Amino acid sequence: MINLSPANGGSLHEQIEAEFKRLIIDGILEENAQLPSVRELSLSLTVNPNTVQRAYKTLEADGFIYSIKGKGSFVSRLPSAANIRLSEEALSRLRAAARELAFLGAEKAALLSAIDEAYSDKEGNDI
Amino acid sequence: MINLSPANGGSLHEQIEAEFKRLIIDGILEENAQLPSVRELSLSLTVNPNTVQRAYKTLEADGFIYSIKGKGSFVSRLPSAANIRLSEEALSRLRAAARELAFLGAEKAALLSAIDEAYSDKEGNDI
Amino acid sequence: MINLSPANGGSLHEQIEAEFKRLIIDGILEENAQLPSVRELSLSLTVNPNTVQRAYKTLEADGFIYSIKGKGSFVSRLPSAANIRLSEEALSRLRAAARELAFLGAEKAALLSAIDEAYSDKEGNDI
Amino acid sequence: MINLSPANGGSLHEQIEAEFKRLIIDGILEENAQLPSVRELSLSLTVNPNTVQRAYKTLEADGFIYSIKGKGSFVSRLPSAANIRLSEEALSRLRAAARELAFLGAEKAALLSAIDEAYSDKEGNDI
DNA sequence: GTGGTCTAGACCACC
DNA sequence: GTGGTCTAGACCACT
Repeated sequence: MINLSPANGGSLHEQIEAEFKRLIIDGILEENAQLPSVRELSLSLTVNPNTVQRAYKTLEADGFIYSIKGKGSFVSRLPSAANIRLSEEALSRLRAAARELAFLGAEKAALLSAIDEAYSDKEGNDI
Repeated sequence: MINLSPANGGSLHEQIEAEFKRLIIDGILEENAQLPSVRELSLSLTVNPNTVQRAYKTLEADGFIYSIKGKGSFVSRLPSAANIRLSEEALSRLRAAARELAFLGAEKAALLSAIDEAYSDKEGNDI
Repeated sequence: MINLSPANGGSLHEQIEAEFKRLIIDGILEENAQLPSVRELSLSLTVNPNTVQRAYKTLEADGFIYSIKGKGSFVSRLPSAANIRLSEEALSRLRAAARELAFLGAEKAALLSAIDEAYSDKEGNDI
Repeated sequence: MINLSPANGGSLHEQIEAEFKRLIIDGILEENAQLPSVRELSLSLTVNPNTVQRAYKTLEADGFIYSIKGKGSFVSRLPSAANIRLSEEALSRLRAAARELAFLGAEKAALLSAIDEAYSDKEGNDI
């Protein structure tokens, strides 16, 4: 379900976090779905349990999952109102990337199709 | 001209690099404009000269500036043809931001206008 | 494994970089093989850790190795697709050497056999 | 006759040296032809006279030119017997570049045509 | 213990 | 004075 690779860049906990974000955003993990336990995932990824724990903590802080002691971690109902900050950050990142691409001479169509892609993926999963 | 703050995220040399990238992309620093000397900038930012040097080296490797021993560092002629790695990195960042925004419920029109803005700014600077 | 000598020309970090490039290109260091740690190598070469680190960083930027914090540095899967800059630099070096040899009266056959050799070595390593 | 540009890489005296090597190798400057005087060239390149002087010194040491006090600098008869060392160095550089290109996946034909080019240029100038 | 960042201070090459 | 390299030594993040 999750792939870790040095080529993806970033530390292990960042990659785990990004992978779950992706799975949730793409609708593969639905609302209230249970995530693998820390111990289980750490074994299957051959990674230190602390590393998984840290990723789960960050996902919880960002509102993507919630944890119940003794039961496990689950996908939150999303998008939640708490994500305005995240939206602004993401839009700012998008603007910076767009300006850089414009500067480097990339074709505008490439950016537009990237955005179309992001939104059509979403549509598809919503149905 | 340049502001460093832990809030911006990233290490010092990354922040310096990002700031100059921005100044060059936005056309504030024009072709062949001279950058502050390593020592000068390190003093004004109260940062070690090596930290500034490292940022300049990266900018040079990425084709944004060129350095001449004994003379100084200057803005390159741009766009630096065929910097495929940089373009791919930027496009990948844009895709990630777009998917996140789509998930968080942002309106597609907002993203499209951000891109229009980036490209119309570019036109403006070209004139 | 690695020899530094002022006779080789270039700065220390360039020599370290060139030596590892050679070891990787010649297939002596295979994919995912672990390089000596920064500290270890710096001790055995009686060189500052920063100097080794710089060489490793450049090798990573050029796609020859990848580094994982807390684990070590390893040989990348190769050839690193589409490193156009490196290829152009190498081709330009080859052209310069060929022109100089032509001028100095070297026999063309000698150059051709050098190239045959380079490509037959490659076949050998692929098997 | 000579172009200096930061894009060529290397320090100024190295560029001047490389340019004259090229002019001599390509037969544009023939045997015993007189080079511009140090002062004259330093003015036309808007470069410090010491920089030109240094390039001429290196060219003389490598056997490409000879200087007569009070008269000027002139192209040597070439290739001279003293250039065996240079040939070996050049062949070694060519081998290294070829192996790197083979490793990076460049097509062998590209290298062969680069060599053909170097030798056909020479033929042409000899006629 | 590993890689990554930063400071402090020195020396060199170049102009 | 400018960029480039190197040493020495410290601290942090990650595993």
